[in-house]
Amino acid sequence: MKDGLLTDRQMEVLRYRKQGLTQQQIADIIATSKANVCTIEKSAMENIRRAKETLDFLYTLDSTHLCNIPTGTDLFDIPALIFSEAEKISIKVKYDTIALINHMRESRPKSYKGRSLSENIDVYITSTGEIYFG
Amino acid sequence: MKDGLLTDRQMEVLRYRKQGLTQQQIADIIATSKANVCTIEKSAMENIRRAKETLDFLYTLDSTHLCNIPTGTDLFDIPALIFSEAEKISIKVKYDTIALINHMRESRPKSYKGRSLSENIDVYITSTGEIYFG
DNA sequence: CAAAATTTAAACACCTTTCGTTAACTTACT
DNA sequence: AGTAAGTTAACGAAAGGTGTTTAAATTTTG
Repeated sequence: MKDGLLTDRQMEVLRYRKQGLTQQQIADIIATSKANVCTIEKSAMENIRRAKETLDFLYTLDSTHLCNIPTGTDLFDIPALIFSEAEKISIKVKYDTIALINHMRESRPKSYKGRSLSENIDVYITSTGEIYFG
Repeated sequence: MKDGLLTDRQMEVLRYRKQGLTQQQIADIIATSKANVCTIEKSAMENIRRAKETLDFLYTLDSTHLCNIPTGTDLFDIPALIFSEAEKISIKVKYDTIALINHMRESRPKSYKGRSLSENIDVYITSTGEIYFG
């Protein structure tokens, strides 16, 4: 059994960064170049991105694709879209309108600007009415 | 940029498994041996475990180690332990007794048998009183 | 029990990741 | 223009992951 995705080096750098140190300061502490600190930090971020994406896949395994919401859609129009699609396949959504908007805001905080969607989003639903944004 | 941790092969096997197929049936479909399907599935599970562990590390980055709960502790004794430790460092826990037990059950479903902890657990807390089990 | 299903171990070829170096480059700010 | 922070590219060496096979062992199920 092995640990998570991050190497000791990567965790070390992330910890120092969390404390607010610059790459140069960290480089001095761990005795290497700032360029190397940069690449270590970057690959740590890449590993974290992949970990998230991996767990997202598990959600879509349990669920079926419900619909796609195109760029530019008004955030407040999304619940109605989802309710209507879910009704077509006879699944009752677990969230009401407001909870759905909150769920959306929390799970995809970077996917909109103001009230407008800034990227395409796929919506998935489980048989129990749980909603995921892919 | 690459996708998640899972290879195409691994996702393929997981999808078929979700449909209830046996390893032999999958082996026939994807034209390989059942032993290979087994290893692929197993390494997929390992990758998922690592993805989870990686994201858990991010939580502990924000938080400080609160206490350790030893094997054998009664589940119902845990909240009192946590409240008492949190009080020592003047942080108000975000959960009440019942919510804490539920939180524990949900985030570490395999860490206890009946009411007894089956392994050591480290408890982490953030400044806002959020609790994580490491 | 016997058959079917699943797991494990060892070994191999191939490919990717990681850490490290050096040097050049972009920002942002004064 | 000068300084500090961060990023990027090219490259090498060491380490680790993946898909396979084969064969043996174990668990589940009828």
